[in-house]
Amino acid sequence: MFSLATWNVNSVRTRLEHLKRWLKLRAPDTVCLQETKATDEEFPYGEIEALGYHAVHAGGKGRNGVAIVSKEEPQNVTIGFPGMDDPEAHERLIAATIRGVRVHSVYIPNGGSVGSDYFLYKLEFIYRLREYLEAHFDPARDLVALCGDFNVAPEEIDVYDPELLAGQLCFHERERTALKLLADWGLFDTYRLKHPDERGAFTWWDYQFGAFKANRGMRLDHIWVTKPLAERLEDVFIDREPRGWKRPSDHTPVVAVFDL
DNA sequence: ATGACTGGAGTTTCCAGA
Repeated sequence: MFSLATWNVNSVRTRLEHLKRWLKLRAPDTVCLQETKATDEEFPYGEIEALGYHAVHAGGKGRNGVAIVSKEEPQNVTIGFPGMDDPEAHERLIAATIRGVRVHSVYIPNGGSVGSDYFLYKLEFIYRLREYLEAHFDPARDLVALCGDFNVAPEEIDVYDPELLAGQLCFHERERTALKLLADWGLFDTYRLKHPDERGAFTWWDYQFGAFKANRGMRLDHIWVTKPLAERLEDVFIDREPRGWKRPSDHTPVVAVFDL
């Protein structure tokens, strides 16, 4: 068995006790982190290694930042889009081979506001992901996992009020269409493979307005995998527990379990 | 009641997040 998780921790230093508690609680084989908001120097390698995990990290000062934390040592680590000149991607994408799976931890840009330059960069980032996947992998053969905060809710059932949120950031038609390019290449949304019609299954809730208590959230965090990996998917669940802890991240972990 | 949250940078207020 191989359990693979993703969690936007919203600052790895502020959330270090939560991360340690959750690693002990669920003992995932591998967890992809986003929004570490730390430089490599600030990243708490020692505390994570003390729990029996390896860690690889790529981040920036006070913003962005991605990591892969794993019981097995990550091999052949790459940061950003290899061969593409995109400095921001160096804080948003890290990949490594673990248990024969090419694991990616990705933090897709938030996009600022719909129609802004930053929104266009968000779309472009997703297009680059597609180009990167095409250039490096065969979706019919390779074990590839794209894990992270996609900052997009793919379908109407992935938001608490699709009419209210239509055209809004993270649920805009252009973002959802861009995500379909990843699915069309050959990635499967593991959560929907196991829970195709479930409503109210969210991974992010606004800190404001009592959103978590009222379950007004969105499913923005995903584990998408190629077919040979999807065929080995045993289970996938959203772990709401850490979102209820004191001073939580606004995101909660997603865990997929594979027969590997 | 017209607000209501959080983290980080770097000053005590701003920006970004989604």
